[in-house]
Amino acid sequence: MKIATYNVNSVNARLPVLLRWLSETQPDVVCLQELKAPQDKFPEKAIRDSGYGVIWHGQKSYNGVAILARGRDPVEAQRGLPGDPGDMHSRYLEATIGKVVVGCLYLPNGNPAPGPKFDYKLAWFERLRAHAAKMVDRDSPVILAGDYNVIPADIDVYKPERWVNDALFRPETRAAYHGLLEQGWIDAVRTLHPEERIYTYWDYFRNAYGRDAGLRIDHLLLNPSIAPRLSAAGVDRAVRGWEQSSDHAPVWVELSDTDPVDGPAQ
DNA sequence: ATGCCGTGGAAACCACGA
Repeated sequence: MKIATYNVNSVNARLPVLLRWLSETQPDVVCLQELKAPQDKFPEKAIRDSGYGVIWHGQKSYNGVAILARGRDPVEAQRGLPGDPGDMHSRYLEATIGKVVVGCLYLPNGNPAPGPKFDYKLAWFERLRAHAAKMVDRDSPVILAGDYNVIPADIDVYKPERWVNDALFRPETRAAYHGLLEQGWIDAVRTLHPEERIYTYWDYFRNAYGRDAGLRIDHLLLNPSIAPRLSAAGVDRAVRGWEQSSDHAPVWVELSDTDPVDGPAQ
């Protein structure tokens, strides 16, 4: 089972790229962020015609998240992150696909920091941690995938010293992310590739992609009950080089169908 | 180092992204 996350930076502007990527890589589940489309402008037909069931949480101009499942309809479990009824941003959607629970998230950017936007980011992070704490110890598989807007460590950024005061890399942000991992979540890509430079985002300008001046900010976190099934993980970085690309590339994990720790008792 | 680009939406610029 392949599960991917992709910040599309406008689902309508990205539709040809999205459909091509879906067709070429055939992920089973996809989390999309930054739809930048109101609820009634989501390209539902095009996505269903490509073989995917879909639920989405749109918003005019900004934000917006969607969950796609190949050949089936995701069953909505949560719309919006609990903890603040006044938060109108469409940044969280959760669904059950078979036995797997998938949370699709678009964590606030938080710049400039310090300031109200950074405060909002940290507050949103706290709500995510509270919600994640209720899911991490489930016996069933849970995946929290999306654009975290977090550079976890020096290895995840082309030039760390330039990002020390940025909301994506500040100590408070990294501490919040590591707090999530301390609950027991596994950063899938980093776990399988502990030493490798892996980026998921390259700026549109300054030839960032050509220079490989990237960031790793899109993550898939697995709860312990599914972590033993993690068999592969990576970034479809070539997609970033396609015409009319998003500034992010898709990130994915492959989960084996059977738990390798199951089997004869030791 | 800088929104230098990209997108949406409301106006022929501005907000926002990371």
